[in-house]
Amino acid sequence: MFDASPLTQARPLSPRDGDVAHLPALNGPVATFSAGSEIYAQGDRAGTLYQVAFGVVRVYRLLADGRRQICAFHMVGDVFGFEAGIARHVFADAVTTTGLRTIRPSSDADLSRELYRLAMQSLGHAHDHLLTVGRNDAAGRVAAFLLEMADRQGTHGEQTGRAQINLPMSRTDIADYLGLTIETVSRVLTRLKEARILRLTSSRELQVLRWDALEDLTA
Amino acid sequence: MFDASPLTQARPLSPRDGDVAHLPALNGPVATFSAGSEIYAQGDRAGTLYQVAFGVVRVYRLLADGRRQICAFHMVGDVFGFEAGIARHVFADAVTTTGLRTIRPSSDADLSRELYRLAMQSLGHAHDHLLTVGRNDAAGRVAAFLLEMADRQGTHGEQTGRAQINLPMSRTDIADYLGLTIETVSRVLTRLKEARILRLTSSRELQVLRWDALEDLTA
DNA sequence: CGACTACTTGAAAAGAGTCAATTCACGTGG
DNA sequence: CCACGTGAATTGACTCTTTTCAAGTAGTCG
Repeated sequence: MFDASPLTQARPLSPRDGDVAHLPALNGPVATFSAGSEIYAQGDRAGTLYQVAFGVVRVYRLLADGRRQICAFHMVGDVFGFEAGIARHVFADAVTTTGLRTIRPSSDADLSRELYRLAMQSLGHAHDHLLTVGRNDAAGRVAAFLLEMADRQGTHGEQTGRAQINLPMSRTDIADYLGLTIETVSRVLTRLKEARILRLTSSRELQVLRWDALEDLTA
Repeated sequence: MFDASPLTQARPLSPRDGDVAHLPALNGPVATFSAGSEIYAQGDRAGTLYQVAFGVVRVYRLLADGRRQICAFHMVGDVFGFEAGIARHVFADAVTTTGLRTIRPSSDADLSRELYRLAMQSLGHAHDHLLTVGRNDAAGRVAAFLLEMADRQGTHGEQTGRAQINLPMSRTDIADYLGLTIETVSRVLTRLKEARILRLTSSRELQVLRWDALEDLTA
């Protein structure tokens, strides 16, 4: 046991828990995907892994009627594309113009260990996200999302001046990530603005005025 | 592409996609856990994996105020305990009296491949479950849960006579798995009974009368 | 038989979704 | 340079689902 209390709430796994700088793919060629273009689809043959060189990727599942659940957004450094079987169970496409390096899992032992660790991080993120979606109300989910984005942009906790968060994705993407509607996401952001917890610089950019208030919402 | 349409809805990964009969742990000693007893806690040192010999295990995360999100139920044959880092991020305990074999990840290449595959199956399940919780209403979630349980008990689709499903876990467990309250779970089951989609044999046992109706609810 | 826990049911309240109407930002063409 | 058109985001009014709170019932174990 590292933790005194079994009730301790763990913060979501920070994406930078995983330093992937030493992955061999870093030297490989970068393929560019324009915003909205498909990287792979459900049903495609699995196997290839990708590392984000720049841009943002969304990984999601679809229901027959078009409802979508985004499982994760992947940003610079992230590795994604892990699958259990021979076929993809999810879709992946570029949110913004995105550069990807491909990784072909080799038999190299160290690399495998590293990839295994990264895959387990994906699992950890999925569990965190499940908690967010399953056990928070709309405000809590949006707050959790903003904290995650801040974490990934390294701006979390910056009390001094620029606590700017950039949202590369649309409200629809955010809603589909959080299991909400775009209207609800929009309303929550407006309420957070009115409560002086956020300042909405533009629709895709905002400042956090009170981190503690955001964290309280995810309680 | 194996699939014609990118909009095809994939059924949740069946747990028996993964035949784990050849895992070496199958010959190891079985440790018994009584109902409700802890297998590991958040913060514990990670590393050990477990395979269920008999019984049921729940893996979950807790919030500070006691809210709980069950990530998965593990049944006979399932392997669980995968973690990204040195410490556990989730709790695991026995739902019923449960027997577990421990697996210590070795350097054995084939075993590692197999474990990697099982870990990725956990990831796949997490994604499926996220879709269920994020994009279905109460009835849809309960239906998805029942279909999952039926799948795991091999009773899915048995039109003939015994389409019996056993629920080893309490309503509270089901609610915490689906992100609902126990009252809502109970009400949905009652409605499904009144709609002659289910027959409630007892509070922990039921028969499915119309599989198609259940599947429609998860649409 | 009585006490405890799990489950069910009901009524009221809160939260999120739906539908519809603007507003806003941005790129195009006159 | 400005008017226009397009798609994204916001806002409002209303509906409906789910939660909450409060009883009540059923099963189980001593």
